[in-house]
Amino acid sequence: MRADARRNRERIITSALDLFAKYGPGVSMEDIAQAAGLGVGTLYRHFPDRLALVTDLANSALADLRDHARAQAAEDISRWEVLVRVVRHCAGRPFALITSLAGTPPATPGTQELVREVNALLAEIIEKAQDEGTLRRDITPEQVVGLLNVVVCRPGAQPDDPLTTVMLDGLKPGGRR
Amino acid sequence: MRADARRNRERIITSALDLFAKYGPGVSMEDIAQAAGLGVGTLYRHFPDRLALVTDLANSALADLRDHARAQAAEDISRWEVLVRVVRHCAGRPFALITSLAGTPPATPGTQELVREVNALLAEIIEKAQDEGTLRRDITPEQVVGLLNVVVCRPGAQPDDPLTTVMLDGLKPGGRR
DNA sequence: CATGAATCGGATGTTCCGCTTCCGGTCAGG
DNA sequence: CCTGACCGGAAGCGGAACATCCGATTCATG
Repeated sequence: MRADARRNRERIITSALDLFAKYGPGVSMEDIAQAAGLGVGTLYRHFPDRLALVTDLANSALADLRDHARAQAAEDISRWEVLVRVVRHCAGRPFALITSLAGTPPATPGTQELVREVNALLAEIIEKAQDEGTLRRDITPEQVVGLLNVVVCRPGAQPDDPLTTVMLDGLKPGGRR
Repeated sequence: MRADARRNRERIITSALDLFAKYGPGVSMEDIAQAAGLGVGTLYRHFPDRLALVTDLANSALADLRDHARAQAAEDISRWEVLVRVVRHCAGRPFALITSLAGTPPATPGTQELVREVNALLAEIIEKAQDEGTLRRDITPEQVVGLLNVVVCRPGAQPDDPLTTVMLDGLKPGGRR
């Protein structure tokens, strides 16, 4: 593959990631191409259609999340700390994209499998955190995952924005009614 | 006005409120009409275009919120309790609609004025809650309002869903780092 | 009950927007 | 210098949603 082609492919991925994270799943192909400083034709040379691009991004992001979660889980730290790190790692990445993709039929088997793996990992971390008493017990792991989704997958989410911080604090156990 | 016309107008408003709250601002006129058990023609008889309907709903909801907030603020309870009641009152109403409308130019002056009033009320409640020590001080009132917007305006929000509860708990002051 | 005016219903017309294609021009690499 | 891979963006295409229009229907009144 020619050098400029490879460079342009990277630009497309970077720009697409950025735009999806900022504005959500509705971003158009034209916008992505323009943000990359390229024409739409070039975009379609690298990804045959929108779904191909989205799937590619989603799979990379999910695999990255899975690996990161596994790595943190292997550390000798509290499960709560694991959860915090994973959440902070996610915010600002295009997960809005992923969940919207994961829910709808056209998700590929590969993507679905990744979603299952990630969900399983998260559930395990959350349950253990509840067991060790660092995460409130009055909500189910599924509810916690749902919560995290809303907060982390919102367009424009940042690792250290107020909502993320407040939500994490609210998840701690405590004398709160 | 004929009795059936009045009844149908009510149905339209009810259905539109419901759909906007559930699915967000993207709901189509056809969907609203169908949910009301009516044809689109009837919908357009009562509201000349989409903006008219949306503006009408937004103004009602904002006025309702303002009045409710004022009423709670007049009670002899902590500002924190006021805030909690206002938040719970909002969740499940079509505020996603309102904020998306308030931000864009085509908002009418009346709507803009209502938004200002509501924001002023909220800011005052939040500041006083911080003063009385029932609301954490490490975030600004504007950030708190932003937070509330995300949580309360999300399609499908419920007054007692986990995210609302967790976020309110996270807003309390405490020994958290 | 009869009448006609108000109201309804939904097929139709229109516009807009985003995806995708296509091909002439350009450029990297040998 | 030459060639084939690569790029750019104008144009084609399709779907979706808004808004209109008019025949059918329903309410209210004498």
